[in-house]
Amino acid sequence: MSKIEKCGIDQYIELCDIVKKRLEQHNQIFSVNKQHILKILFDSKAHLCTDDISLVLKSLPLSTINRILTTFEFLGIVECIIIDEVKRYELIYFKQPHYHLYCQECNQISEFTSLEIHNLFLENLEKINFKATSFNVIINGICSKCQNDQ
Amino acid sequence: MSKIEKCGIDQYIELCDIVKKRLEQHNQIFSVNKQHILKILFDSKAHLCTDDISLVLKSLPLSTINRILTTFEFLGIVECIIIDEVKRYELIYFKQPHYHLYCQECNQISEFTSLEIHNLFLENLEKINFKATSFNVIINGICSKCQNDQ
DNA sequence: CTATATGCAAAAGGTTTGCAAAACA
DNA sequence: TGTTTTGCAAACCTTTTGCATATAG
Repeated sequence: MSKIEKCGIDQYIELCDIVKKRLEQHNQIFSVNKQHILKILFDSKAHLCTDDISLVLKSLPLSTINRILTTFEFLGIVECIIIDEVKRYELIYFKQPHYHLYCQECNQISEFTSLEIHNLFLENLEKINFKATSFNVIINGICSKCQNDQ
Repeated sequence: MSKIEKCGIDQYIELCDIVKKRLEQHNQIFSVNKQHILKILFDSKAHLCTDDISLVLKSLPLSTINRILTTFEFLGIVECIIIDEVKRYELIYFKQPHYHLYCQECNQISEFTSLEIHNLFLENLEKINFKATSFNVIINGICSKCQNDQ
């Protein structure tokens, strides 16, 4: 059963398993706070900043949220992108390479994937022998909805 | 005579002219400090952070450097990208759409252009009716040189 | 019981701001 | 000479850190 076929609760259980193993490899504990943050990231499937998480876990100090997100990033569980000056985190698992669209009007972040673009990037990088570890693409502009509202 | 054919001093004079006009449209003065910063950006043709500029203009306070860079960004003279947590500025003029390569080993930033990739992006954005104003692409990884050094 | 995680408060780091003096046209 | 810019210092804001306590296994 491949990643793609799984969904919902199955995917979440698999994710917890991976995260727990990865933490243990670094003598770290899958504490309740880490579990909560992972669940929030998983459920939202969005690009959350520290404040977004703080809104849900009101009693958890920002310092702890930051510590956990830094740990997750170090362990390759989340990726950090900075959009409009704000650090945002998204889960890496179950994700294809993708490109972020940031609407400067409504501040919504959407994304799209294109295997064609990705392959072209890989071709170009291979030519110059650059070994890529992560792609960070943000396209700023105005979304379809906001164009119509004007 | 097109932009592309110009070089060196001609290009710089043209740039000053554009910047001066744009400043005046907003009741702003092309002061010596602004001229200095523009020259540094033009000469380096790189992605400079506040500290880089401060190294050259040692006596200019960071607050002034930041104020000028913010003005330049507002006027569409420079573009800001955040690489490795640091804000970096580059001149927009005489630039094609391009993609940044950040080597996590030597911290060098290089770039490449690909009209093919750019057109594919435009095609995809047109489909979903997203009006793009700027592209911000950072590919993290290890450059050719650093791979050989290992 | 030992090791790791956490809460709190303080520190740090970078950017922004208010204001009086200087530079500009 | 009126307006914009600048230097300085203080304010700000977000992230990080140290340490004593709580929690996990």
